[in-house]
Amino acid sequence: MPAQTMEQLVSLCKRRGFIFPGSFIYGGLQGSYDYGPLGVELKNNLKLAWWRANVWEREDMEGLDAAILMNKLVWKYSGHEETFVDPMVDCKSCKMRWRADQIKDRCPSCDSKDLTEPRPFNLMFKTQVGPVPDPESFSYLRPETAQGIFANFGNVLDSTNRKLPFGVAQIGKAFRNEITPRNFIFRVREFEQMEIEFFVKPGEDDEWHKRWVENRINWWLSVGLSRDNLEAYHQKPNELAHYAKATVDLLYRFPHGLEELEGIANRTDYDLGSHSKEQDKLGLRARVSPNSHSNSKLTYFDAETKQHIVPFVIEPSAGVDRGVLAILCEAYGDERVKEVPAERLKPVQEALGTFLKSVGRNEKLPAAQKDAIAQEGERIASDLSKNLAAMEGLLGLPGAGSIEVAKKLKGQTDPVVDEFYRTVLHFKPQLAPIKAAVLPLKKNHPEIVSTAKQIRKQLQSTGTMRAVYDDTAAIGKLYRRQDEIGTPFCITVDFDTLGEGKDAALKGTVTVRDRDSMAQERVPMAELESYLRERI
RNA sequence: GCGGGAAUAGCUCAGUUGGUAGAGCAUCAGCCUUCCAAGCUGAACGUCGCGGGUUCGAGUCCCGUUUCCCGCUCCA
Repeated sequence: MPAQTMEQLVSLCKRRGFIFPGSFIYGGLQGSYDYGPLGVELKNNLKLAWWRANVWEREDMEGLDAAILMNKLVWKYSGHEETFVDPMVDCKSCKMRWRADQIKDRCPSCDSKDLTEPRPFNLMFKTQVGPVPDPESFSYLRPETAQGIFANFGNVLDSTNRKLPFGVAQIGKAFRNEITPRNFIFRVREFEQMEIEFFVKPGEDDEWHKRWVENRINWWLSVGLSRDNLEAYHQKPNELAHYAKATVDLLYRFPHGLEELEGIANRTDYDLGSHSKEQDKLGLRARVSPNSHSNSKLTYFDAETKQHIVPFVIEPSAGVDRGVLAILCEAYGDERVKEVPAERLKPVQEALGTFLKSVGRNEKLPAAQKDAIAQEGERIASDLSKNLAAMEGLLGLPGAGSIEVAKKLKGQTDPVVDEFYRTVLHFKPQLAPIKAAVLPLKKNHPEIVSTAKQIRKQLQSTGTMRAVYDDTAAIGKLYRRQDEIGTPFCITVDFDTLGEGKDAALKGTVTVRDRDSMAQERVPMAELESYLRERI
């Protein structure tokens, strides 16, 4: 069962050191978050998985890490300065875009009144470049990483002798002055992108676009998202960005709704064309603004036809932070570990009954909300012992919080869930921040302790996995702690390991406990490293 | 940016008509403990989001502000 509310995740992330609110000690800063000790591991693992799949394991890809600060002319010719700076309205019928303050309520082009609401587009962070505050010495923090790739198209081509089709991949920070950062790390002002610009011959773009959509869905599945929570949305013509011929959004079912995780756009020859000089000789398909500053033609010489062409671009562009959030949501689970005795269940059952009655009688709630709450409430009641953890989601439904007895229900439920459920993050082992925890069965037995510490040291010294040692609680609690941060394997050193147990044959073996099944297996210490390596 | 709600210990929260700030869990130290959140003893932890006002006195009342949550809006 994935996370039901964002609060659950926010709380876990803060408590265990995945993600903290930014500038916390000064009251925070809207739309900024810091990744903690576990968060940075998780994020790095996700980025590494992406880099591995798209750069190392392909034959048609190069990597790049371009600067965040670029010449401001980049943003002039990319179209960002124009479209990102003023309140704009779009005409829904002829798709022209106008500055809101320059038109009345009619489209000057087609006279239609079917306009969108004015949307502020001053989304770029302006910053001074150089020590002198000259009005001209400014630039922007990049609002997307893509332009760094386009600007380097010629450099990459010249230095690698690539033939079409090929791509350039980049991971990096981007900045947008969002009007309303919201939903934890979903929409923030400083974020990280994993982007590919894949260059193809014109005419082959539709096929490659389709192929990339499939490829990217499969990649998200490979890092643990479930197909049920992932949807591909084909943008309607009137929704397309100014540079795009077609765009498919990959949407994930977050607790706050079905929202974009990645966009895969066919940007045609718009970008390379926009940044080229002598555009009229290039035979561009896209409409671009005249460029009087570029010193380059971003073209490709096609040996077969002996012609210079401007490649089309397929852009799979994913949000790293959104990816981390989706992985966390998907991995989250509250699972029952023991049957709940009837006498512990009864007060909860009664509180739930009272709550549902109170919802039914409530006259302020819209009928749709009442129905949703009643339906989920009955589902939970149908097998209360098993569904206790779903109460959190029930109480998180719109309108549920306004019911007075909701607090009482929560108060009755929480202690029971605490006792009979465990919180687990079912990360793919590849993504887990910590791969193995080495635990002593008894912390006041010097030999068990020293053996455990040694195992940890040895595992970590392989450089292939992050391993930790913990002895600050009893074994059951140590397991729960590791479950909560998604550690796939716990290794326990006990009396048998030392040959002091009942079964002398177990000397030199340790218990390996699996996070998901909670099953235990005896593994000889000598084989431990390879055992783990096969599974992470 | 507009409307609604919230902010007290690391977390979840309690705090009486305004009178010296609390609990459970977590943390740390010690004892105990032979595999799934045991127990005992002790310690640490707060300018009650921030700023102003009313008052002899404000966690509590008033104003402002910031941050978060829920709706509109977003498109990595």
